[in-house]
Amino acid sequence: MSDNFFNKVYKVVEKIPFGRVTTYGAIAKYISSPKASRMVGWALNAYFKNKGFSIPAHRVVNRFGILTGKKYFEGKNTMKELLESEGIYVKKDKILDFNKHFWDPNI
DNA sequence: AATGTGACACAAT
DNA sequence: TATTGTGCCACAT
Repeated sequence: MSDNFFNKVYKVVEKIPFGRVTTYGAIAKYISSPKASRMVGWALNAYFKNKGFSIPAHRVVNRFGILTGKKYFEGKNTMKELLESEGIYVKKDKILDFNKHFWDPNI
């Protein structure tokens, strides 16, 4: 299978444990392209179109714990609701105790 | 091949 | 962590 950038992103996101979150930057770094954080978001968007909610993209936020991608989650459940259902509380599009929920792909 | 683009990150302010 | 500006990379067209 491919070593595509997108594919790597896909695989990492898939591994994010329940109730945990990570950042675009962390993922980018993990796949050896620390500066390609923007692409991570784009990759998710691309897969999103093809596979819908098949990956927990709601567990990926920017490095401040802000739900920058919530606009792409418009549906029955907002990104916020999905996260709160996992015990991650969100206030004004920002994750509370973000570093407590942060998950590093290297682990 | 060149240009546009984006769910970011970082430094400076 | 607000805002603004710049850098950055890989994909789509």
